[in-house]
Amino acid sequence: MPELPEVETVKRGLNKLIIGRKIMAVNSDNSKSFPNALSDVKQFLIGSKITDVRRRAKVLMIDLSTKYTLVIHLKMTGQLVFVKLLPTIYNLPPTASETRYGGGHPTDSLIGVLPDKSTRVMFDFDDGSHLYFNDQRKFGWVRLMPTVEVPNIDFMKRVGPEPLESDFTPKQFAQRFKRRARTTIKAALLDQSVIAGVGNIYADESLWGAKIHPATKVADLPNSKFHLLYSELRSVMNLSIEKGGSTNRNYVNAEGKKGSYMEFARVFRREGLACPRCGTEIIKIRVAGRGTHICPKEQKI
DNA sequence: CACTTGACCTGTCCGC
DNA sequence: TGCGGACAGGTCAAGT
Repeated sequence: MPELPEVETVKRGLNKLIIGRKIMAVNSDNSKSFPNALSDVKQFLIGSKITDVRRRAKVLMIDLSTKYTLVIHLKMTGQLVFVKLLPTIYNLPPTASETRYGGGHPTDSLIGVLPDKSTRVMFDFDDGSHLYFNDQRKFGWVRLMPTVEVPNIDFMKRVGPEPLESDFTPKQFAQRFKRRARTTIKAALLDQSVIAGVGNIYADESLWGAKIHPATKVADLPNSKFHLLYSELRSVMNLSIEKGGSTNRNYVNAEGKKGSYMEFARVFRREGLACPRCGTEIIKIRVAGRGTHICPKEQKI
């Protein structure tokens, strides 16, 4: 999925596009993508206005004037796309980066005409514009609940601190890992209760930046490495937000456009290519059950 | 409790 | 060209 930088990009886009719009209709494909019974929740949706769009970890929250909130997790393949006018269908050849990363949509930036077969939930606004929740793999979800109850959902109670907050210190960062001393640093980074928002891309990128082997046990890392990892993680995530996130496969922002961080990635999905620091061939291994990319010369246990 | 593994889905890619 | 298996950016429930 979309990790922290991608969800943050969607949040910023939606804040520009949907604040103040009034919801006139909601439809879903009756999959578990929207588990609320529509008949039960329509009264809190229809006629309400969007008042805010927020993010916590990889979760998006769309606040409504009825004091209800749409809580959304994009998981692996979810998209939230705002469509004002039906897009023109172009037939451009794939760009070089699309070819390199295994293709993508036939158009360079705009996704195809929506709704499509991956569309799970549709919101229609009063001016004829729409918000589509698309999710090929159906892992993601949208649910409606009173705004005051959002902090009480299990995930929100468990999730760790936001790594990009200005008052989040390297010392706090190192402290958070104590509870996962016996596991690998990669598994701990992916654990949302340790630090919020890190996924496979930024775990690999930041571990390369700090020259840490992903299978290193947390207890074996000196404090200096935690400090380095802290600054590398913040730096790759900030860069990615600046580039509009990573489009590896499905991710697009609220306007249906791709992010360009993959052009700046140093190890992620670059197996067989040269390490940007030392030229050694990057390899792909398995750590914490996930595909993991490292420079075998600089990242040793 | 800490930790690991499999399940949830659909689509794509790779090797035979 | 077809087919089976592995794999894909996340999280949770169940197992040890």
